[in-house]
Amino acid sequence: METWDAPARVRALPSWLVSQVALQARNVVARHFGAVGGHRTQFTMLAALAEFGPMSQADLGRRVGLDRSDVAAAVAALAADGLLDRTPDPHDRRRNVVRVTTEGQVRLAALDAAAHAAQDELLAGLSTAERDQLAALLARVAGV
Amino acid sequence: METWDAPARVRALPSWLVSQVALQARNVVARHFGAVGGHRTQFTMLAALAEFGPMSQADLGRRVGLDRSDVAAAVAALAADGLLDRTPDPHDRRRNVVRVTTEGQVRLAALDAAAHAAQDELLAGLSTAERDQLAALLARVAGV
DNA sequence: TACCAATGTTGGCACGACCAACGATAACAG
DNA sequence: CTGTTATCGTTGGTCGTGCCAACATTGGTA
Repeated sequence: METWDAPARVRALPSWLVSQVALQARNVVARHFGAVGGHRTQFTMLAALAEFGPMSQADLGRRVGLDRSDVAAAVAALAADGLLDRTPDPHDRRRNVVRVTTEGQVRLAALDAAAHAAQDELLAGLSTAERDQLAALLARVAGV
Repeated sequence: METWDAPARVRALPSWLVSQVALQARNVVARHFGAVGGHRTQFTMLAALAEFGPMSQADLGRRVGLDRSDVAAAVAALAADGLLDRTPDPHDRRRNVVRVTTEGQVRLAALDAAAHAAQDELLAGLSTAERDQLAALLARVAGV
């Protein structure tokens, strides 16, 4: 599976480079998460709930940058696995209040470890200082 | 459309940051390319053919990192628009030799300009030195 | 009250990456 | 030369992800 050199005009584009790296990241992260039986969205959602406490699905979506519809599906799957708890909000009956269960916290810890392992594999060619540089630059471009 | 802070555990992951930036890049580039009537794959393929000369579809796919099937579809579309020329290889009748037409070169120039404009918009918050740093780091991670 | 906004949910669309299979052709081993 | 393997272009499909539309329900507000 020998890969050749891309054209110089393409190789020089940050947008192309970042897409290539994102693709690699997608695969590496998916592999590490799959090893512990999970997905990217699961991790981000569980992390948000663990850090900010219970919230509605809409708020959860805004936190992690997911559409309401995708949140609904993911929450349903996670609730079916007992990783989080979804109950109607008594103060606002439009909303569901979502909270992490104990099992969910266990899964989150596993996903967190997998995520860090994935970063190590993805950034294997970079020193610690360079990884920090890259993360800082990306964060600025991302507006985070 | 107020966006909130993502969880710290997620925000600290380079894989997440790079995906966010890649998403932004996708949208910005698509908008700029759409303004001149083109797509990302068109640009990469035309650039490869312009830089390395005529080649088979399979070679083209290896150059730009596209599957043979996707190359076939993209080449058909570009040939229909007269941007490239696809003829059977007399030396190897399995292959199609693909070459850029004059119209294709014009389109490539327009796409090139659009691509650079997109980079400027995407990396507006970074200095020239920082853009070079980012590109260099991404290139090392991408293995290019 | 009447109107507008937000929520959860279902269903769908678009795009990109990827894979499987096929017929045709080439390259190679015996 | 013959049989096997490999490559090519092509069609068709799968999967993940981001996004939008619509709907009924509920809350907030003029």
